[in-house]
Amino acid sequence: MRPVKALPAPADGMPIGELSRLTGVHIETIRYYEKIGMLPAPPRSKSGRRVYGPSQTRILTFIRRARELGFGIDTIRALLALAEPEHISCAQVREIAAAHLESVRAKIADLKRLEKILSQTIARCSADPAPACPVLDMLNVGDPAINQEF
Amino acid sequence: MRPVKALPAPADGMPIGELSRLTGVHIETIRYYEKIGMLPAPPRSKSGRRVYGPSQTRILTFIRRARELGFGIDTIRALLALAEPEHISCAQVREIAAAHLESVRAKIADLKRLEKILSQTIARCSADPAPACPVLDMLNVGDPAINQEF
DNA sequence: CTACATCCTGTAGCAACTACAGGATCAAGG
DNA sequence: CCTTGATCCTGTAGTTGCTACAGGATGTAG
Repeated sequence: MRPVKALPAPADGMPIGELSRLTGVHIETIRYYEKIGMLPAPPRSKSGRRVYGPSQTRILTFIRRARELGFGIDTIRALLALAEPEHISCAQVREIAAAHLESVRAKIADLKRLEKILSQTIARCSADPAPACPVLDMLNVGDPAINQEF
Repeated sequence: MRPVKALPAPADGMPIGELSRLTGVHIETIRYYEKIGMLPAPPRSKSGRRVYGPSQTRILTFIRRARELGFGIDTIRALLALAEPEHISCAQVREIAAAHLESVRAKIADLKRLEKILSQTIARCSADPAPACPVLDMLNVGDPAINQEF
C-alpha cells in the first residue's frame, strides 16, 4: 500500500472520448490542442492510449469557455499562464480581457455598418419597382459604364 | 472611321499591377481569384504577362465591394452569375442579400452577448477588490475545485 | 549594358479546426 | 477462442480567403 500522495492522485483515468463528452470538445480538437501545446500531453496506457485525469478536464473546460467568448488561441495560452496559482495576475488578465472587449466592439461596429447598408439596399429593392436591381447597383456604384450595358 | 462598337473595345490592356492599383486588390489576390475561377483568365502578352481590359476592372471592383460587405466567395460567384445581363434576376439577388443580412444580424447578436459578458466581468474586476480574479472566475464557472487550489 | 521594377509559377503559411485513411486495440457476446 | 463493433492511434489533407515567399524571366530607364 502506497502512502497518500500530495495531489489527490490521478486515480481513475479516462480515455479521450469520455473527456470529449465531459467537456464538449471534439476528440480531434483535443488532439489538436495537444499538438499545438495548449493542453499538456497526458500519460498513455500500455497500448498507447491517452489517459486523462481531472486536471486536463479543468484546463480543457477553461479553454472551451474562453473560445466561446471569442478569445484566440494565443490569448488563451497567455490566460492559462496567468491563471497558474503561482503567477496569478488579475491586472494582466483584466488587460487582456479589456483588449479583447475592444476588438469585439470594433467587430460589432463593423457589422452594424454592413447591416445598415444591406438592409437599406434590400428595403429599396422591395419598395422601389425600378428597372435595375438596387443590390447590383450598390455593388457597381461608381461605375456608370456597367449600367449602360444593362 | 469604324462604326461604334457595342462594347468599348478592349483597346489598351494594362498589366496586373495597374489593375491592382485601380481596384485596390492585391496582385496576389487577383491571381488567386483567377485560379479559383472568380475572375476570367485574361489574354497574355507575347512574353506571357496578363493583359487586362476594362471588363476585368468592373468584375474585380464588384468582387471587392461584395467582399467588403462580407459576402463569401461562393456567394459572390452566384451574384456574378445573376448579374450577367442575360440572366439578371433581381428577386434571386435580393434573396441572397437578405440571407447574408440575416447572418450578419446573427453575428451581431452573438457578439453583443459576448460584449455584455466581457464588459460586466471586467467592470466587476475594477469595482470589486475581491481576492480572486473575476475574469478567471468567469472562465472557471462551475468548477469549484479550481478555486480551492488558489 | 546594367540596374531595378515588375511580372511569372509554384509552394507554404495563417486561424482553428474538421475530415478522412489506414491501422491497432478493447470490451462484450457467442 | 473468436468475431464484431466501438474506440483509439498517427498522419495528412481540406476548409476560407487570402498572404508571403522562392527562384526565375521580362520590361524599362539611364
